[in-house]
Amino acid sequence: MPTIRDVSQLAKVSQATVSRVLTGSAVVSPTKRAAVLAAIEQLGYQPNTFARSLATNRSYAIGAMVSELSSTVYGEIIRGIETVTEECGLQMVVASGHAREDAERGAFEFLSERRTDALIVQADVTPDDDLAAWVRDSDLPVIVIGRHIPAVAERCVYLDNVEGGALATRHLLERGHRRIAHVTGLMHLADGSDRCAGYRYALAEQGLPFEEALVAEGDFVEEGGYRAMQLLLQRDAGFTAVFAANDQSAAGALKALRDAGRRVPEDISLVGFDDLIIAHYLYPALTTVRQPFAEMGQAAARLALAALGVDEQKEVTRRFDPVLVERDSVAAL
Amino acid sequence: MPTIRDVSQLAKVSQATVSRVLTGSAVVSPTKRAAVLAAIEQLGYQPNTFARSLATNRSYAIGAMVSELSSTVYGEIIRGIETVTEECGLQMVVASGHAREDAERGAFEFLSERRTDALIVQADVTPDDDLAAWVRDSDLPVIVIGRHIPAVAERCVYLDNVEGGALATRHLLERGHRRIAHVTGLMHLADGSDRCAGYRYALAEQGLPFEEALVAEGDFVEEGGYRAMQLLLQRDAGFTAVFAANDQSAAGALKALRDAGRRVPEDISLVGFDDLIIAHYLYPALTTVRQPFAEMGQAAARLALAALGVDEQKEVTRRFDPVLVERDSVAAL
DNA sequence: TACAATCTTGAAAGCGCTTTCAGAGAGTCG
DNA sequence: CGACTCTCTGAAAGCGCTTTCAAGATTGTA
Repeated sequence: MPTIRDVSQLAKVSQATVSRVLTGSAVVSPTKRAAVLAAIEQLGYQPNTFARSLATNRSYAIGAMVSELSSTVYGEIIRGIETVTEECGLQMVVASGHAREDAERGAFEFLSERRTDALIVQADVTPDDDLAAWVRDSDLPVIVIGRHIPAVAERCVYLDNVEGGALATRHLLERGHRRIAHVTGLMHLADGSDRCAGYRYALAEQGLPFEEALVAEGDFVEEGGYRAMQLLLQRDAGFTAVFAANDQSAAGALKALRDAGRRVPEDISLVGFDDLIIAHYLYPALTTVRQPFAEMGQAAARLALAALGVDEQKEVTRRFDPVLVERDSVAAL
Repeated sequence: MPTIRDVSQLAKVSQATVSRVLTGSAVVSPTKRAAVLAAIEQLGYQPNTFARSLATNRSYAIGAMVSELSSTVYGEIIRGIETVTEECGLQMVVASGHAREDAERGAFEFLSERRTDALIVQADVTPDDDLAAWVRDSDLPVIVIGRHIPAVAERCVYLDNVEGGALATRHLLERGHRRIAHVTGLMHLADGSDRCAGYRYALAEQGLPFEEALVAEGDFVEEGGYRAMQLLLQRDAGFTAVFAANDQSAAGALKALRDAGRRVPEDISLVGFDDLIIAHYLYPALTTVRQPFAEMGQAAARLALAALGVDEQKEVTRRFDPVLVERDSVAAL
């Protein structure tokens, strides 16, 4: 492996000059510059990242922690991040939180210790306060994705979940549904309570009352959706449509509906949330509210770069708007 | 940030000694060792990775290139890799090939240049020969995942696709089906031709003839599966079951069947391949052949570590066996 | 008791970059 | 034409580790 020293000797200049053309940190006369470039070419020289990092105290890598790696959601986030790191010649190192609080913390610490230049964190179970502390107390820029934490809002990239819940509900309302049930997510998480708030908000817009009997708490996974739907069915509150807090709950609800002999969308309309890959494959294909995960990942990465002073990007979108994706699970009343 | 120097002064020993207790590279007397540990604790010292890397010429990171990041398959592979890198205190840096040959090459080069200690490559479109060249010519260990390339077999982690195809077909055979159609994958890829070979093999085992009319070429994605199924239907060759070369093709085939008014599994049985997350969500839930992606990722990582002399693991499984996952898309004849 | 063999230890030399600092030319102006 | 300012360049000092090498301490052996 040739070093900068070899290049400098071949080009008959000092190492400093080679370094300058490499980093563009200062002007170099055209002749020397050309000589350096030629030498680099000839030797097939590639700068040693370790040495560079040691000298500059930058890793030229950004860390991404996602709660769970093998989920399409996080895959898309990672992809979003990767597109921008790649574009900037930065590495992306990823760690998984394995959907457990201790592991999320562990992954965060691991990434911090190894000195990535910035950290993007998508935590499912770590509480807001802890995340806020991570952002505040870490000596590298930390961007939080998928959470809106007021205390550190400028470091958060998130979806407007209230609007999303309202969007789903309004869609049903527009199709003439008046008695709309809601399978919630975990209500102690912002994602859950915000989407529910959106549901109530949309109902209120139409002057419709909020009925306890029409809502059942789910847990963001299929089983919970199934159980919540059973409960709803059993209450027999006469609804014609259901808004499930995410696609997995919707899948569970769909199964419960099917098991109960109700047809979707002929008897009951159903709307999900997230637009996971499965939404497309369910039968009937699920109408749902899309979260632009990849774009959010990109935004987080840009925010991280901006915090590092690398990216010139003026304003990065931090709050994303959900969009309704119509498929086949909703019928007009 | 305290450095090794600070630690050595506080502990009243040399930097070399501190380094020795840190890396365990040599014995240190219990007293000094304790002093060092105490100093480290007191200062909250963390070794600087950059300096360490520069000195040892190791990055303590392994690179993973996957063809497409936002796919559950690759998510699982990545997760598998991560579990072992985490266990060994190594970072995992990931890059995406964006399912294009030039990008796959680009990602590979990017990772090589940045000197990860080893590289795990899952390429969809790069030809076998190029991959073999990467393995052979790279100066760091390269492990190929999801391909069996005889020339560099000891660096490959792969599924026995022939056996997988046979497994799917036998399952149908055991349920009494005799006329079994096959929606292939891309036949110029080993995954496609091997699974087809398995199909033929299982047929032959039962003394059944291979009929051209019963096979239609798909492309591993939904649209191709849909079209292939339409073609099969239109030929009217009287089959009672279909083996689709992957779950996405199966999803397309399922839709075509449904559109043609055929019920699955009552009229036609269907088996997929991969056991993607969608298999569970299709209706009826898809019986399919599972690839143990996470385990394969782990194996690849262990192989990489073994090549680095880090892991003591004696023998790492390189060829994985597919397993049949029974759900609701197959009925006995 | 003397000497060889073995352990432990510290000094110092890298690893390959970046960056500061000062000097050498070149250009400008009165 | 001399004084002064700019621009470009190179020497050298780190960055914070690991590792070699030789010396000192310790133990064992004759």
